[in-house]
Amino acid sequence: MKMSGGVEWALHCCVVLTASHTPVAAAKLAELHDVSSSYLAKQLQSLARAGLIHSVQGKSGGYVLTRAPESITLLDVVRAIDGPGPAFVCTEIRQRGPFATPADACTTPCPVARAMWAAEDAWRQALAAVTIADLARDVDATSGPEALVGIQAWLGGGAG
Amino acid sequence: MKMSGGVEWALHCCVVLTASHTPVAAAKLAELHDVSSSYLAKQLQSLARAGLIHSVQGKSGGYVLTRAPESITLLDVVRAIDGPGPAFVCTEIRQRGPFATPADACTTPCPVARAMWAAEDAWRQALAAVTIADLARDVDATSGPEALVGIQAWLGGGAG
DNA sequence: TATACTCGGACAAGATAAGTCCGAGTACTG
DNA sequence: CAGTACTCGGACTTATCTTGTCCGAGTATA
Repeated sequence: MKMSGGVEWALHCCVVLTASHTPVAAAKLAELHDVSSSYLAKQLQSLARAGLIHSVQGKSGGYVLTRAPESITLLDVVRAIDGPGPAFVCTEIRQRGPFATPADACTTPCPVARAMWAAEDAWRQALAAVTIADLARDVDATSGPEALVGIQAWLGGGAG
Repeated sequence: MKMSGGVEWALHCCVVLTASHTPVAAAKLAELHDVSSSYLAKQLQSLARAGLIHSVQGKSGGYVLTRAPESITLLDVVRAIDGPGPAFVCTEIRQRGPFATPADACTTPCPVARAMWAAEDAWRQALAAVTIADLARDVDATSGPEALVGIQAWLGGGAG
């Protein structure tokens, strides 16, 4: 049970992107967080493929949020990076072995899988209840408003 | 985000163990589910290490549940097999880069991590609300009572 | 029109999980 | 009381996935 480490990067990037309405290059985001720019590019590509951010090519290109931060949930980001599939996969072992349940009796999912998936639904629901805007507001309250302002200036201006 | 496949095996084994008050050998459980006995042994060892099942050595040895099925939750099994650590790991990237948050300002966890961990708590709470006894009852209702009775007889008797 | 900068996908390396094997220990049997 | 056959337990090898890196295609700028 291990989530991709790229989720953390992606979430922080989304929060940073709320502070800029102009495209931000992947290299700049990587420098800001002091992480591998090549690898961060891969995560940003996943976000772009999922339609959460829009890529602008060319000399002054980069990434911009496609929607308002209030309408991007943590679940959206997690699904984009970590994959949409469930963490628990049912291999239907009830249909194997000497006491295999006949296939025609398996109209409903295995009780074990049902319970596991119900827990996952609770997890997804909690993720869907938090938006990037909530996160940005929380960061603002924790680190102080001057932090995001400074970052915003640094993103728009020259190199750090 | 992928859970260890051994969790499914372990849960099914726990349900089966509720039907027998005498030790059941790992090889028998493997044959019942038609899975690799060598690998299933590893999962059972994890359950034993976590104190959920007790190992009986010797000629007629095997595994028995240590507690009543009503007091073993799905969370117990998942933690035993998949590890107790959180799925989301915070690498504190807010303390890195040109705009690093000073360490003395990081008394509370990163807002990103807080949100992710809150969702995981919801997931754990849902898992903790279901017990092995609930699962066994559900299996009973789904596959019919005769299934567990037949398995019980097969476990106590000779080879299948 | 040339250029320099951007993203995009294809390509290795390391880490983790999956699966297998053999040895230590114990209850049954003669 | 000794032998034996069966059990669990941990160490080893292999397969898969995540991580990390690289170079090529495309576009706005000068």
